[in-house]
Amino acid sequence: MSEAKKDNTEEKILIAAQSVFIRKGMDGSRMQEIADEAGINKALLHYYFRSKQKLFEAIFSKVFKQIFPDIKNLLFAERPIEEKLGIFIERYIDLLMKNPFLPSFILKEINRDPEFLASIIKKQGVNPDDILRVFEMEMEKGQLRKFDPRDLMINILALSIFPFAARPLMQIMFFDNNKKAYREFLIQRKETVREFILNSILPK
Amino acid sequence: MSEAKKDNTEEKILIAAQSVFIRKGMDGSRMQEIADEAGINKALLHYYFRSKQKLFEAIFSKVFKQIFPDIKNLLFAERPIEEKLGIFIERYIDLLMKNPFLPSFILKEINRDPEFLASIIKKQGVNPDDILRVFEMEMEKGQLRKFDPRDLMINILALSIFPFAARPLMQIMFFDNNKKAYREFLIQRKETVREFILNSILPK
DNA sequence: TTAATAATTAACCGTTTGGTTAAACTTTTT
DNA sequence: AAAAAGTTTAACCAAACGGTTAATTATTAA
Repeated sequence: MSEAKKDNTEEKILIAAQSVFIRKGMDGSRMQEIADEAGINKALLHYYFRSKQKLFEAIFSKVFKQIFPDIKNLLFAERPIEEKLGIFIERYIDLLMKNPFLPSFILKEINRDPEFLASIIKKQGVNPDDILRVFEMEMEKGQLRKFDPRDLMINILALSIFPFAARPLMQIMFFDNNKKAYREFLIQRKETVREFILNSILPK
Repeated sequence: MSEAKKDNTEEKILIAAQSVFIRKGMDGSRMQEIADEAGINKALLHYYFRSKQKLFEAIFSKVFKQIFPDIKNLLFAERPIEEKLGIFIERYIDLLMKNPFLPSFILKEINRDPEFLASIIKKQGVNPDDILRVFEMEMEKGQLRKFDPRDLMINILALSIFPFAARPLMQIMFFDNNKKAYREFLIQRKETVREFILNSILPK
C-alpha cells in the first residue's frame, strides 16, 4: 500500500487537523474530533503522528509559514517604496480574508507557548532584519520620514491583523453584528490602511 | 461566619481565578489549579460558583469592563479633539502595560464564544455609537479629516492592543527576545501612536 | 450552652481525554 | 501463493477532569 494511499490518508489528517486546530486552538481541540473530520479511526492519528503535540507542531509550522507571505521578492524589487508597501498591505489583507481564523489562531498559540514559537522561528530562518534594513535605506535616501522601522512594521501588521483577530467584537460593536457589512468594511480597508500608512511615512 | 470571612474567601477565589484564566484561557485552565492558587479545596470553588462556566463568566465580565476604561467622561469633555485622543491613547497603553495579559485573553475568548460575548456587551450597556458620533461631529466642524469613524476607532485599538497581543512574536523577531528592550519600546510607543493617529486625522 | 446554619474538606464518581494494543485487512515482496 | 510488511480498526486503559457527597469544623442565633 503505498505512497498513493499513505499520502492520501496523511493529507486527510493534515487537512482535518488544520481545520480543527485553527478554529479551536491546541487546548480546545480533541483528537476524536480531528479523526471524525478526517473520516478515520482515532488510532490512525497516532499511527501517523505519534502524539497530539507532534500533530499540532506539524500544523503550526505549516500555518506559521503562511503568515510570512512571499514578502522578500516584493520588498527587494526595484520599485518605489510606497508602491511596494501598498502592494504588500493589499496582498496581506487579501491573504487574511481567505484565512480569517489565522490571526486569532496564531495570537492564541504564540501566547500559549512562546518557547515553541521561538524554536519554529529559528528553524524557518525568518529574518526580519532584512526588512528593517530596507526601510532604513529608504530613510537614508530621504524617501521615508525617519523613525524606528520596527514601529512601521508593527503598525502595518497591527492595522492589517487586528480587525480579523478582534472580528467578533468589532462586528458586534460597530456593525450591529452584520457579517456582510463587516466584510465590505474589510475590503474597503485595504485602501484605507494603505493611505493611512503611506500618509504617515512619506516625507511631508 | 459571615460577611468578613465569606468575602475574603470569595475574593481569594476571584483573584486566583482571574490570574489563571487570564493566563491560560477557559480551555487551558483547570479548577484544581485555581483552587491551589487560592489556597482552598476544589469543592469550595463549586460552593461559591456552581460551575467552571459560571466562575469564568464572573471573571470575564469583570475583566471585560476593564478594557472599556473611563472613556466617556474624557470624550465628552470640552477640549480639542486632538488633545482628547492623545490622552486616551496614552491612558489606554498605560492600562495595558499594567495588565499585559489582557489583550491576548480577550482576543482568545471573543473568538471562542462570540455569543457569550454578545450577551456580556448587552448587559453592560456599552454604547460605541456615542463615541462614533463625537468623531462625526468633529468632522462636520472641520476639526477632523472626513472618513469612516469606525476606521479611526479600530486603528486606535489596533495600534494600542496589537503590540501586547502579539508580544512574544514581536519581541523575538524585532528585539532579540530582550524583554527590557521591548518594554522600553512600548513606553516610547505611547508617543509614537499618538503622533501617528493625529497625523492621520487632522486636516492637512 | 446549645441548636441551627454556614463554610470547608477528603473522598469519591462518571465522563472525557490522549494514548495503546491486538487483531484484521490490504498491499508488496519473494 | 504465501510470507512479510504496511495500514486500519475496535476495544481497551490509565490519567485528568469537572463536579458531587457526606462528614467535619467554625460561626451565629436561641
